[in-house]
Amino acid sequence: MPKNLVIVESPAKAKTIEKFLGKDYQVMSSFGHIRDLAEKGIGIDFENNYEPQYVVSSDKKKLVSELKKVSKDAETVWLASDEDREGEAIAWHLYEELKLKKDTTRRIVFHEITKEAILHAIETPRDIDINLVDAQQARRVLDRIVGFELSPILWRKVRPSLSAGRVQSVAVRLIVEREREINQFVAEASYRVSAIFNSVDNNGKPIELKAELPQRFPTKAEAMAFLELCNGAQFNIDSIITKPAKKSPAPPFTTSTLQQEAARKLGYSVSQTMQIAQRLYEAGKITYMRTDSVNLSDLALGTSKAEIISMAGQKYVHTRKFNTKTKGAQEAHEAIRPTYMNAHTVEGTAQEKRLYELIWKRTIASQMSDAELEKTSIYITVSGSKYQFIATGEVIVFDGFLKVYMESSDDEQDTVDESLLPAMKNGEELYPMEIVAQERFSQKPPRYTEASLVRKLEELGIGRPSTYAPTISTIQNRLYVEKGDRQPDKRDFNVLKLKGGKITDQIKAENTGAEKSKLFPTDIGMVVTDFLTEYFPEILNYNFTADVEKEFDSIADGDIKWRVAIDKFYKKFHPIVEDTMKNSERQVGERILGVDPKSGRQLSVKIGKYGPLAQIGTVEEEEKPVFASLRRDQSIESITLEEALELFKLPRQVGEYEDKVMTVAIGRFGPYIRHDNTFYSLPKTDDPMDITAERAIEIIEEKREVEKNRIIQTLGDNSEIQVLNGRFGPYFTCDKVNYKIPKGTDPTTLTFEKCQELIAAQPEAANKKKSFGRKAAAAKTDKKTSAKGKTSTKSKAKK
DNA sequence: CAGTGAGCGAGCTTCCGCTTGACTT
Repeated sequence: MPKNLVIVESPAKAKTIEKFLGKDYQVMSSFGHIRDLAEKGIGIDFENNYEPQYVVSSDKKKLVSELKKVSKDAETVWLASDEDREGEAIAWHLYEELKLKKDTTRRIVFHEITKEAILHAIETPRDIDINLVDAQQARRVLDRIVGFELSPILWRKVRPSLSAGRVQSVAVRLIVEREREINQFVAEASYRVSAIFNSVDNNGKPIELKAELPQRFPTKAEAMAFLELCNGAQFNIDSIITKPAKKSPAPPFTTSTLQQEAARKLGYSVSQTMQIAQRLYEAGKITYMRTDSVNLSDLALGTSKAEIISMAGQKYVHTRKFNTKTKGAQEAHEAIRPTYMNAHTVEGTAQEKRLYELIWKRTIASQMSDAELEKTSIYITVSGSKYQFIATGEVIVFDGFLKVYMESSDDEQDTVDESLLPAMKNGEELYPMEIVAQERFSQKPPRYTEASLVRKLEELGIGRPSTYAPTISTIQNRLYVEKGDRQPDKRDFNVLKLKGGKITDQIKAENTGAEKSKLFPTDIGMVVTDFLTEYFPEILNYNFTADVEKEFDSIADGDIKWRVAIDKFYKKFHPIVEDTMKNSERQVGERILGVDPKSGRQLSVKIGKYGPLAQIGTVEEEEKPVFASLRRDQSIESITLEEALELFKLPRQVGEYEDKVMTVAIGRFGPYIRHDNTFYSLPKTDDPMDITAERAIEIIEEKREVEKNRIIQTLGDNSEIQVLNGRFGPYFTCDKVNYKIPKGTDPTTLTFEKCQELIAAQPEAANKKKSFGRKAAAAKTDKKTSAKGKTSTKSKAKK
């Protein structure tokens, strides 16, 4: 029996540390927090000075009893959870729950997993910092109060099962406000002038020089006047200015910057990045992936340096220590980096390889020299005016850290512009080949991506590395926010061109505003945000977290007691909760758009039981209102009267077929034709508004044809098995379960016996049982996080 | 799987932050 028990948070860490310590040490993991506020109810005793009601989490019961057993037999228990607020609390919860004794318990911390660091930690133990623990308790209790008092208001006033919280509600607000900025944005046009000049170089070779006018013209008339001035003007080089410039590498990855880079360069979603990183971490390839620190251990600095020297030489080395600037960073870990800097790549899936290489390059580059550049600007005068064209070029004199990026990545064009300017001299005359004044528009603010939202949250100090990905999932699961694309709009722009002494005036078209995989607020998201912002402006304020963090710091410093801080907050907050519950209206986000010209009745939009709807008339009137659902791409916020009126043109009768009426409408699953009580989905290419009877018949016949060919054969005495043609090719079905047919098998030759074999070979039935069991277990413990909820729906979809 | 837009109102939902698993034959 080992004399010492060391408890860390992560099992991967436990495994590594065990190797460093001798036989006298057993290292176990707590798997994060071991207990939390009671699940049922609010879990705080308000009558008893906010006493938290802690309960061992159901999935930790076994682990805790095991830890208890081992700790009893150990001479010394070393609590080695992370050195941050949560880590300190984990140590304290372990101390309390395992009923440890003060004189046989030590609290130790280390920031890097090396033998030296751990031995040093063992030599310098300390006590549990109860003030830091109290700061965590305050954080925990505040979040519970906010979440569990706000959410029920939403259930009553907006819709059941909704949620609100210190982090998620602000995340949604960011997206809602950005959307409104975009809706209110008015593009401003101006004219940008560029020119292509001809000249000859020293060897008499013709060359081209592109230059731009630094100022823009606000109107067409001014742009035109300038081109007229250029027509017949003389162009001379006034001066050539060459300036050295430097580019420095970015710091190594934190959770947030890794998520951003992986999204930009590899196209991974935030949760995908974390899953891949988790696997790399468990395999021992990278350091811990949930961190807010840009710090590298001395070991990493040393091995990076050695690696750079052997790869590129001494002059590429520039050892740097980066400082974390992020608000509220707690720096319990290192930056995310390869465990072994000499491993340029790893074994694993393609995704793991790509993410690893990204981490490797970023880490190595952060320890390399600045790139040295030379920026050249050539100023060109226009005779008879004060205007000057400027041609710019950039040459890399020394590539430095860019070497790492340039060697193996080709998706980095935006960072390096190698355009070389021709050799020229002052006073030289240039001849314009063409001068173009092009109308340009100011850009709408971009919608957030998952990763850019994480960056914004981090900037505001809201959320932690371990919660960025779950938060992004939560706001999507609650349907406050949707990831989606926006089709581009066509826009005309004006081009004035001076060429060969003539000015032409053209209109050209461009696509603008296309967006992919961006976050859009839903109507519910907007209604909830407006409601919360009106009644709880303090909580929804972007600085709320930063303000309470200051409170928590005071608690950690021992300046105030956590219960006093919470009491101050609760006394202010709770009355507003009561008042809002009692006095606020039900929120349906109603907007009155105007009057239906046909009936003269009011036309409005609001959130109905099944989603957003448009309504002609009101319930007060004698005649019942007429309803129509909004389309998926429309929102209550931005729909116009005209667009809403369009909705009432459906359902529409398009004609008759086989003496039965054909009706076109839009249903839950998109546009459809209804004929003889059968539904026929419309292909995306057909517009339900202008579909003809002929086309409708065509669609009906097509589907009938498919149906006719659906059944390939029926097997078994009671036709238990049907071989069918499906969307993805032939398959067969038995007892409502679908089975694949192996590649290369002709479905017409299948026999009953062969199918039975295939059923036995595909453990579909076993899987089914398993997932049912899992679901039942999930229902019993009834406290699944959003991430788990997602996996259970996934497994359901798989069957 | 396909068109709804109401209330005799059961009993349920929910937060943020740590960390990974997933019963038996």
